[in-house]
Amino acid sequence: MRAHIEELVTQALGYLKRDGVIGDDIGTAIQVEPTKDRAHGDYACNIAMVLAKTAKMAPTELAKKILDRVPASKRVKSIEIAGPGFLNFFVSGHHLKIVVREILAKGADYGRAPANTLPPVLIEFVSANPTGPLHVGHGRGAAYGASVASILEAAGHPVEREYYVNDDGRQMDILAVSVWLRYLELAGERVRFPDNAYQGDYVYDIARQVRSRHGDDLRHHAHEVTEGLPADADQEGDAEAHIDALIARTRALLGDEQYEAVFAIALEAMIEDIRQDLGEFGVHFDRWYSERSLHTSGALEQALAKLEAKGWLETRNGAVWFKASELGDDKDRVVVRDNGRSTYFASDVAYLLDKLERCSGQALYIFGADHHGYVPRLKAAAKGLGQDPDRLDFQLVQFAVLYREGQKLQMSTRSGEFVTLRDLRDEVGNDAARYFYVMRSHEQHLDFDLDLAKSNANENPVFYIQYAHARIQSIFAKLEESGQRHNPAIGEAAISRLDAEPEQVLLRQLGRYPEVLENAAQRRAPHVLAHYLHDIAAEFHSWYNHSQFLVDDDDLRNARLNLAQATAQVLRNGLGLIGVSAPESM
RNA sequence: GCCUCGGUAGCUCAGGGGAUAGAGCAGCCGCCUCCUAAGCGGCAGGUCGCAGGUUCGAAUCCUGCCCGGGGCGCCA
Repeated sequence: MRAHIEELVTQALGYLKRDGVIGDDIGTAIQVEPTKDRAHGDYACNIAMVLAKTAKMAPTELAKKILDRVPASKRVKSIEIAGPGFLNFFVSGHHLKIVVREILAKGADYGRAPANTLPPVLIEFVSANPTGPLHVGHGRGAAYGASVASILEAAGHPVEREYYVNDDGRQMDILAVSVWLRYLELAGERVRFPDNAYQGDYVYDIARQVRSRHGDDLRHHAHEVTEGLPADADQEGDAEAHIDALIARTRALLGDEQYEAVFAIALEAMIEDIRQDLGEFGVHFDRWYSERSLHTSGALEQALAKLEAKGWLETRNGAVWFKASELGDDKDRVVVRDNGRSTYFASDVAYLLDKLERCSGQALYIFGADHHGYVPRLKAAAKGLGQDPDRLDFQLVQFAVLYREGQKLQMSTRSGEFVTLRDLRDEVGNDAARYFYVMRSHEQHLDFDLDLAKSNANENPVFYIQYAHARIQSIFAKLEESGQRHNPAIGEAAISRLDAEPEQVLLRQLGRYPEVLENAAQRRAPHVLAHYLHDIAAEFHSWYNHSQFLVDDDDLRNARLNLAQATAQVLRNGLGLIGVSAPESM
């Protein structure tokens, strides 16, 4: 509808230009917005005020001239000039009739743009290190990314969802060592567990897997393991040096083959755990992209070669640097350390290149806010690789803090006393978790109120919306009980009977759904959709209290049922995009 | 110090050039002989952090300052 009105205004301006009323050179950046106040119609256009100065005319005078030239449309009832020069458009009953008809006809597809009409998007999200269970911070990235992906798809973009698996590097080595130490413990060795190793109970679970597969084959005496190692932190030493030495010791004692075996079991177990966790949360990926594969496939070498060829690499102090500061970053970045190992950033560059080569549209990164420093360096990398940096889109998700009984939950990864995503899902349920995670702007810190999320009352927005859907279903159940049937054809013919205020409000709101979706997609902002659904639910509840649905009047009853069904459909469609269920009853 | 996100009602947050700044919760007052009261209606509540600037018009854009979260590694 918005686009339709923009088109009408464009035509009117065209006539005025042709007739020389306004200059040919006047730009036509037409803005049409849904109004906040119904007294201002349904859509408002500010074009007269924008053009008034260059047209050398008073805004209201220009508005009048535009109004006179706007072509007639069956979907527009009337246009008014109001305030400082707004053109207020009132949609017609015919338009509202079309809206309900379209919703009922398209069903689950209502609001969806034709598939694949927009450029593809490769979205990468979560990508947490596979060294432990996902925690509540990852949960927000997961809920946000999955919702954005669904919304983009609905808006007409082909979407690929990827999880980048950091299966290479020191953290993974620490996990492997942690597992092996627990394995030794299970085998009866009394061996000290380092401060910096992974403390969680899941490490025992993995150790048990190692034991069931390898028996005592990997066992070594405790003194062999710890003898001559630098002191750990609580022994007045350095925790980092201690764990690094322990990694080297582990490799030496086990040998490459056995070490890799432990490493592989740990990695596989963690990925499987994360995959399952996210799957239960309704978050699915098309590809789990291995960092290691960048090494084995030669992609990393090729990416570096590309930078080298374009003159962006330089050797300094034995390390290879990427001259990022010449491409907009605030400092240069090491890609190969003086010990010959490539950095994490080097992998990022290779992955970036691979993404841009595979996807002709945008590479969308969902980062935690703590990663914002990566933005300029990845853009620099894109430039250095000869790629268009504007094809990269970064969305930073701010932190989530849990509250219980008004108290902030303290979390520390170190001690293992963090709340996992699984804990959260168990406590509040998947629906509440998904909704709460996206109900605030992702750019906003999130205070996650556990008590509110668990509440079965209207104060809980998830229940409030779901209840609206369930209420509608119960009306239809009641209808069936009474032996009556819903006749949508009668309802459509009688749609003009829906003239009560709450009905009019709801009709208009439902018609805005496609625009809301488009807006949410463009802004990568699922909270826009979440708020909209809450509005729909509120308007429905208001209507429900205002009117009786199952009335004797066939026309009126069916018209109302059409609107109720359309409302349920929009709620279902919208909730589906943010991963929340629409229950039949509650 | 630099980068980044934020500061809007008692609380949590929408609105991000337009018309009297909105919602939920909390508070107060009402509404079930009737399809789910897990609901609805109403009242009250605001120097949009501060100061300048741009504009016909600023909560919104620009600059500076104040306050808070986060980040600034040859870590991953």
